[in-house]
Amino acid sequence: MLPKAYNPAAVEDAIYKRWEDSGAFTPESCPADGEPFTIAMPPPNATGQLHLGHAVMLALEDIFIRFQRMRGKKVLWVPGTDHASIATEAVVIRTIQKEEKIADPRKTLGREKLIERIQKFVEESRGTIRNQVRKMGASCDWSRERYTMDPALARTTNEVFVDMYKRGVIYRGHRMVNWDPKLQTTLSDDEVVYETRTEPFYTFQYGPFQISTSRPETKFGDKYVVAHPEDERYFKYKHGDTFEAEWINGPVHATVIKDTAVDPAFGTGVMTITPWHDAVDFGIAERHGLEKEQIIGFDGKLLSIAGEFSGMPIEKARPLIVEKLQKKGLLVSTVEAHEHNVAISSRGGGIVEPQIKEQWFVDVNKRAVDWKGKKMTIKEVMSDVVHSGDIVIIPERFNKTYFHWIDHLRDWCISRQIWWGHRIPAWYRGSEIYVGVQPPGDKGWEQDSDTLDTWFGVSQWTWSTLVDPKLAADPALSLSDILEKSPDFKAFHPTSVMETGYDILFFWVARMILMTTYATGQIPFKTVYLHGMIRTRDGKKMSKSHPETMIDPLDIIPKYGADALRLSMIVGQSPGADSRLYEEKIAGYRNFVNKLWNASRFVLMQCEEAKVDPRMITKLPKASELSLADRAMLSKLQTVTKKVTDGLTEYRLSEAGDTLYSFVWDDFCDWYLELRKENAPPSPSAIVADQEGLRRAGNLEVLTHTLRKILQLLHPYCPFVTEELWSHVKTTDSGLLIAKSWPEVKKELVDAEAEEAFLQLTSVVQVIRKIRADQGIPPGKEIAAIIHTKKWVELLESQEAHIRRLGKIGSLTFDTDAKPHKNAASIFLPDIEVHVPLEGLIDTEAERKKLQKEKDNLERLVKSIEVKLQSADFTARAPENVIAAERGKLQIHTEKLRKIGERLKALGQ
RNA sequence: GGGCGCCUAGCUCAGUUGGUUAGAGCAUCUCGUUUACACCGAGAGGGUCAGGGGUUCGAAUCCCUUGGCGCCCACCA
Repeated sequence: MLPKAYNPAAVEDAIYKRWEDSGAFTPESCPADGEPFTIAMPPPNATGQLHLGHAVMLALEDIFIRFQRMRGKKVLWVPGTDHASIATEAVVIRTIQKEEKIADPRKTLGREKLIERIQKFVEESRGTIRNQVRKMGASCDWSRERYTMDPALARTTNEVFVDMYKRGVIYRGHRMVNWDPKLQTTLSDDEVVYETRTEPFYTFQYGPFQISTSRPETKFGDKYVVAHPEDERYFKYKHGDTFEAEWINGPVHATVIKDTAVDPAFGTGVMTITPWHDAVDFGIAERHGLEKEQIIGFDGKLLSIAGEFSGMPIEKARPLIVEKLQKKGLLVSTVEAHEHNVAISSRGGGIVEPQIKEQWFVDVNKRAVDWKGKKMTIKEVMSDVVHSGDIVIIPERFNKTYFHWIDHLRDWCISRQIWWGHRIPAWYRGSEIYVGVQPPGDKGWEQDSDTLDTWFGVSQWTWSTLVDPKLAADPALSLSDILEKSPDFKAFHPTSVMETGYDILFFWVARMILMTTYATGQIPFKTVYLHGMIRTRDGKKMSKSHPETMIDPLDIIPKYGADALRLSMIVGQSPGADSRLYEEKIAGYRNFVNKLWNASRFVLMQCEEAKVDPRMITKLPKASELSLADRAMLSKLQTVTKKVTDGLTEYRLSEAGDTLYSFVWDDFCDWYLELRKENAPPSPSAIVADQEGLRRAGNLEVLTHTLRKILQLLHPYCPFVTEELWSHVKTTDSGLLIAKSWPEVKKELVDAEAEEAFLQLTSVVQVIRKIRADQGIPPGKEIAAIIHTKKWVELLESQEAHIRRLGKIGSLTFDTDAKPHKNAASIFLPDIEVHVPLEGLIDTEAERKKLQKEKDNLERLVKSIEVKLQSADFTARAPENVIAAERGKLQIHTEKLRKIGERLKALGQ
């Protein structure tokens, strides 16, 4: 017999092993002719621990995967890890600094040694991550696990780089980049975040002009003053006029420039420019062919142009420069509390300094992609695949965000001054450049010391993981040959759904679309499902600096089970919306899992009591042998199956999960199982069974059948507990639940009358309770009741004990011919009348008013539809289906009207 | 500055083309230990669906508007 409570910690690991050993995770175990269903698992960074972000991703994807697997699709879920260049290198460097007191590990260890150290670290964390993914129950195909630094993936990364270079999509040039002086590398635009800071805002006299700045330290080289060409205040100065101005380190020869980039309403309407350290200024300088000069070094310190300030870090120099200008009488005014945004590196937290640097870029406006028979730019393709509906984003509102991002997309800087990653396949010899997958054969070449942005390589993830590693190892094959010959790529690409957090829509999702359409001519995925961020109970971001707010899945799983964690992150959540998670919520779903456990236990006990082996139950009794309650249960099961199937198919996971939750708890446990407990008159099949000495065996078949279906339907959500219970209730010839097929909706079991009867039974009890409450009858005191009905007699009579128990009724009479009693409280249901012979009547005035209002409404509706149908206007603009729909409505509401009319009549209207 | 989202019971949230009396979980209160489960059962209280206006026979749902909160993007020299 099962223990009284489910103990997930005791069984989960063993169940996972059983799944894995069974081969169920591989597509080879699926029907060979099944339609493919593929997910490329977003690779967790190879830097550490599984967190809630991973947990929610794994839970969602595992639900998609298990559902489709049970539906008979040929399912592939590819797991893997990402080398995460900047993040990983930073972590290892920090560790070495801390533990070995080496101030600059890059300098001390050198490239080779440091990479070795990083590799070792990554190997260890990848092992950790693998185990943690298993803890969540993720049914991914470990035999196909990939890593962004695998030789095959390195090969595709390089191939695409080289191809893009040859077609002019990748170029090398001096451009404005985001320079992180702390990490000593460039960053992409998306890796820069802005923080609002309050800093002083100075206005200085610059020749005849007054200019304002919050960054005086960039002003050393300023020799251009810019005004808007239509600003009347500065009409007397012409474009190209020059003048002498006393400035920080002596006089400068300055030139007036007119450009529309200046906002006349801001400050004094004129500004000096620093083209080397500001993107807007850079643009102005480019337009007018102005000189650009570097002021701040890549180490964040001022260069020799700063004169006496050279070598100083900017924070130190700034007040000194202001002081000097003030002494010279050039400081006009200071606004102390000026709010402005400061660019911060999301990687290292340091202040980002715009710099001009020679880097590698992806040209997003180059007309170089073959797409749908046309030559399109990268931007156009990215836009087209979503506009055309080839890729569907859930929730839809992110379409707009995506398009907006594309509109503002600038060339993507892909080179990083980091050692950990895919080294750029470019070699230099003097002024020569060689770009190729293989190093140049002759001597004297030196490879570019930079590596590629992690996102460049990992944006090929949906297909680089499907490339056959053996083929990729053959240098004689081209990339298109490799793709053409790789069986997995041919069978499983494009993938079906990409599930990830909305926070990496730009970083990754958009770039996968970019890279994959370019390199393979296919979309990477058909559906994008974006989940929201998980927050603390106060709605704050979970952060390591507040450990008390953190929920660690690795603490939760042993305590509450992976199933409870999965449910708590998915049921009641909408895609793309942030959600809050806290222990009570998880405990609630743990209770649900336990409820399911005990319901199963009850079914097993019933079987044992009846000396029936549940595993031998293979089919339902004949329809004629089913009680009304059985029929209602089976019918409801069909409705639920349909709803859950539709919900999962359309990625409405919360709704489907919620449906199952209330079906299991409210209908199956609190109603059907409770009925089972009463001394209900035996159903016809039970009578038969009685003769064979098997009491109440009839219901057992429905009980077992329903439980099995529940386990199947719930399996994607809570795989562990359902698998465990399945082993007790399955038929002897079926295997693991993970490989079981999905329940079909059996139309012959749909029985509206039985379901209606079930509702009536519930209503009868409620009516009796209402009467008790209205009459102020003490809860303990029993009453007498008469039920008057011609319908549902079988059900009500069979459930007499149930009704009596729940309604605290001492004597209950069924009377198909009863007239309303004089001294009785009575309430009418559409087909049942309940009398409780007592003093006085309950007040039905409020209910009567409600019904009257509704009736009026509906009468008006009917009138308005009639008018509409007759009006030429309506028919002229209404296609036939609209009329049909209106007529459909009319019918529905006519039916509704009839019911309301009956109730009104019953109430004495 | 541009865009997006949210405001529903004390708390956390569902609510799919507008349609019976707006739902759930937790919390609170009452009753109940009858042999699946106290990680339980049966109930109760608690909502002008942020405010205002409009469309409609009918609005939490659609439109406009005001307010509050949050996020994203751009960026201020």
